[in-house]
Amino acid sequence: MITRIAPSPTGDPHVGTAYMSLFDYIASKKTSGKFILRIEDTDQSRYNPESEQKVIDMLHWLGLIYDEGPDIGGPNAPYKQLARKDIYQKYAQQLLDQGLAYRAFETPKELAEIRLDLQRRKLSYGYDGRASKISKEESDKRADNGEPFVIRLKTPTDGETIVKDALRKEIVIPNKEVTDAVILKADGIATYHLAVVVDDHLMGVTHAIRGEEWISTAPVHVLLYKALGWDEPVWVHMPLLKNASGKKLSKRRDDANVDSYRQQGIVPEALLNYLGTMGFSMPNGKEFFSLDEMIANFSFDRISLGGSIFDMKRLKHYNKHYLKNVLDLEKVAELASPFLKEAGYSWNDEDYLYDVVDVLLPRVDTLKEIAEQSNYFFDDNFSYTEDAKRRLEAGQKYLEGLERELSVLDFFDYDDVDDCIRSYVKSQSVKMGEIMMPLRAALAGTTQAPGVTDISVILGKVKVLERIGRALSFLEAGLLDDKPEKKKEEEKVKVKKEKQSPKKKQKKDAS
RNA sequence: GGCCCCUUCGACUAGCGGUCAGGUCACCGCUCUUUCACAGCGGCGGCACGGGUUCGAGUCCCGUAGGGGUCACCA
Repeated sequence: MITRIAPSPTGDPHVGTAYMSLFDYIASKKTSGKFILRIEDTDQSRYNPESEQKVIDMLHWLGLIYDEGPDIGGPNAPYKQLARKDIYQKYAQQLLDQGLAYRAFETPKELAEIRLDLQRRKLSYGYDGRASKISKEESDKRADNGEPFVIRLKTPTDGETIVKDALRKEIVIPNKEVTDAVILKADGIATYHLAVVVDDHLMGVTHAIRGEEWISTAPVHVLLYKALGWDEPVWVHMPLLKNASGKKLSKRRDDANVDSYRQQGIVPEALLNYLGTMGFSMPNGKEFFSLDEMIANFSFDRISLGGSIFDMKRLKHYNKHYLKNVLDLEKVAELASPFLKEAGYSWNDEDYLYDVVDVLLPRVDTLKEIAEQSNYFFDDNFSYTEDAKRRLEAGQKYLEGLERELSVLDFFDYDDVDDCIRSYVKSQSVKMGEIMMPLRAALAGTTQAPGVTDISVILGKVKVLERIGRALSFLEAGLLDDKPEKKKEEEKVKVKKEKQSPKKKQKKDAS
């Protein structure tokens, strides 16, 4: 099976491209075939050179390695359609010579008028084929005179065209619904329709796997194969990825950018696995599976149509699984490093990083969250949450006691610290939380953090005592003034808000 | 609007004529517990509707409804 992904380089790498690539990849690998990357850059006006590299990077990041492509070449080079311009022209000319295609001389403005008129008459297609009536002589003459023209495929007006789709029953489309599509634009560059057919044929693509949005235009492609006298590939129109409101995932409306998920700390294994559950399922019902398992179990009859909703919560669920259970700690730490560095954190030895990541792992979904939840491991000047302040105030005397007890510890291993804290708790005969929470607040500035003993051991004796000391000095100085600047800011915001909503204020005053 | 595709819990899905319609996410509860998590256990919740075919339909057929896609010298 030879498959291809043929993105148009017009922007950021799309989740839909990743999705299609995944199925192109596994389908080809299942049969030890080939997977080709081809850049569909026939639309010069929308071409974005960076975008091409982004697609390449995305595929490498995902591990969907193609056998042929623009950067690595291959027997069917070139793999960028603009560079194949002449090839398409040759076939367009051939169709013209055979009378299977014709020149059309309408200007864009005229076309718009024609379309409007057809719409008014409630006809569904966008062009009425009027230029096909121009005689060959006249057509040649006008072309020779330098009049701009496009070449359109002559499609039958009666009968029907059948698209044989591997995932559904035969799709029958009445030919009167099929417009005479432009196959060569006035600038001499092929449109997608011609380019995809010619390239797929020349590159030996056996299975045209693409999104369902192509079904409506598939008859044009079928007709083109017929006109050129070539065998069609197997058509495979995959279901579309949808957003929460059930619409096709779009760059404009939705976060469809793979890079954005990467930047949120999603690992490629998780994205791949997640995408693999959309419209596909493993025969054994497994929800977590690798690319190799997917290849081993892939078959078109395991594809379910319908179109699934791309759900960040589910993606995170998969990501969490890969972070916690699949990737080893060193790897996760390595992946998390850039996120931590971006947050401005640094560390002296890797073991420290491993400990931090290890203790944080059960409570994060993404790599970025590791950075977001680890400030107190890297920054001594963290602020206290309101809740933490309350806990500190309530536990001042215990903090003093703890400072005493911990300072005399010779060893600071888990068991030592744990024993120390527990026996102190016992000596005070209060509930554990009464002491643990203030300590947690002192160590982390928040009441929601990993186990106190864990944090203590990771930070080490010196820092633990420093932080208890810091908390105590804040308490002595009066907690509320610990961040005078921040408080001022809050005050400002408050005033601003009140100004913005005089109604609310009035109500308040009235009551 | 025309044409085409699709339709099982809120979401992702299993099911390929006989199932108490199963699993996962989310949500809720319980257990564990120094907080938050993790983990374990439990709960909530579904075959869009109407006709057929059949001894028997989530599964097959037809219709209806709903959703989606597409109607460019974009892909």
